[in-house]
Amino acid sequence: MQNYNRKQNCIQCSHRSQCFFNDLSDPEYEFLFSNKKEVDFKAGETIYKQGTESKYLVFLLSGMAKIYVEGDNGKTFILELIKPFQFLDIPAIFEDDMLYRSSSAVEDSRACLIDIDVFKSFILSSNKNIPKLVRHFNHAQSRYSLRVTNVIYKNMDARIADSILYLVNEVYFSRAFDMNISRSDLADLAGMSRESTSRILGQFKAQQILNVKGRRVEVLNKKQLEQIARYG
Amino acid sequence: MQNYNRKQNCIQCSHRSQCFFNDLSDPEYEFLFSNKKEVDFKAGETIYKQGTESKYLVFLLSGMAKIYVEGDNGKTFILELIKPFQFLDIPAIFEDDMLYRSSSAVEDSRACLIDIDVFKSFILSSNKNIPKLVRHFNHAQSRYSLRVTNVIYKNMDARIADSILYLVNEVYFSRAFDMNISRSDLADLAGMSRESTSRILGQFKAQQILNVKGRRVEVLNKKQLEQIARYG
DNA sequence: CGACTGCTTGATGTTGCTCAACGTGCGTGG
DNA sequence: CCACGCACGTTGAGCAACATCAAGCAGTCG
Repeated sequence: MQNYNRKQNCIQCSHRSQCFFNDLSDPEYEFLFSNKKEVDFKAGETIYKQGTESKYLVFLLSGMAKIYVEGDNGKTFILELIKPFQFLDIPAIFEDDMLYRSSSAVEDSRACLIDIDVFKSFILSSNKNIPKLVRHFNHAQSRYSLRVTNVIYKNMDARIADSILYLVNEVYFSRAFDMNISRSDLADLAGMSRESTSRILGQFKAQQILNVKGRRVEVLNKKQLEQIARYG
Repeated sequence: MQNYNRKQNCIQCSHRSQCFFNDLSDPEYEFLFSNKKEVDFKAGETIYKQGTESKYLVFLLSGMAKIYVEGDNGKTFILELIKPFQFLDIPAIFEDDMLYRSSSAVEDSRACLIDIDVFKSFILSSNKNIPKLVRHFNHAQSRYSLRVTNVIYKNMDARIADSILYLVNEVYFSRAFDMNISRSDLADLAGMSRESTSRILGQFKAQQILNVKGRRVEVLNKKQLEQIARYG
């Protein structure tokens, strides 16, 4: 994790329209980003750990990161994959600034660190920011609910089908893609072992549902995959 | 579910200090509760279902409710038990007012329904309400994380130990209590089958960790229970 | 007193994990 | 250039954990 000297100028950022803070005036931008930091993370590097406090809000600029929870036994369960121009997580602001989940980079990434106190006063400065913040929390809760039901009620076939559909619909936006995550990550996403993941993928390939070669995945029969995701 | 005519006067409510809205002025109270409804639920009755919209914020006045997610197969996983003077859930406000979890009464209960639009304008009316709202979301997220890690990483012994400790520390506030939930509910709380729940309880009783008779539970060796909850 | 509900207990079946072996590319150093 | 170690991936066999099935028991309500 190394600090970056040439800081991006947010006011002229080409992704400003995609940004959480997309309807700020120039002075507001100046205020919010006055003491931001830009940081690079290598693939595999931890960005933050659950149970720690954070003085920053982490905003992904490039690459990809995984958000996960870890048990005492060192196993991890991936909740979601984060793409550029999304928050990794908002700590428990207005409380103890704690983080309840962990995050690490799945490929080389750059992130923008926004001072949490600046963010707090930004939130409190105007009620136009509240709906946006609340929507962020809503989204998190909806995702959590989905993930919980997946892992509790579904068998391995359904969990893998579900994970593949997640990659298709919400990560790569294509029914054919090169995963930038390992089998191990896919297993953690589906909440099962590496070996079982391998087996199910092989089985889906034999059934002509998927075409898998290395990290290249192509969905051949999406209808059937959705069927499996629902009913196992 | 029947409407109640004699509406409680919140201004004179003896639990006002415990209420989410505990630092309002009298006129603010009048505003927020001007068109509230009080409703009774019988034990077992559904209060709301996940996937539906809600025009109300449900606030528990008496009794007890469970918050749970349900899978396609009809099974339920209880996320938490709600006691009087807590929210059951806040719908996805500033979005589609959707609910991501379900709720039903575990014993005869009364709830107060606050109009969601009134609540929204209340939230937006002053920035002193924001930290409180955000803390509510933080709490929900922290609980979700705990529940997820429990059910994914821990074996049955640990999950039951964990559930009993939850009842001791956060529901009944005593190491001896009469459960008002059934074995089936306890099973849904621990994320396992009724029968397995029964077995583990019997085993804990044989090991002198618990004393169980019907719905009466007494924790005899809390240290050991905590040990089991952590390492299985 | 019978029917019913909630709970317990034992026997059996299934699911998915663990362990171990083996293959495969890939980078590193000789 | 090859040899080697290493991370990643696949496959099979055995096993532990947990669910399901089935029967029986206690309390309760009509």
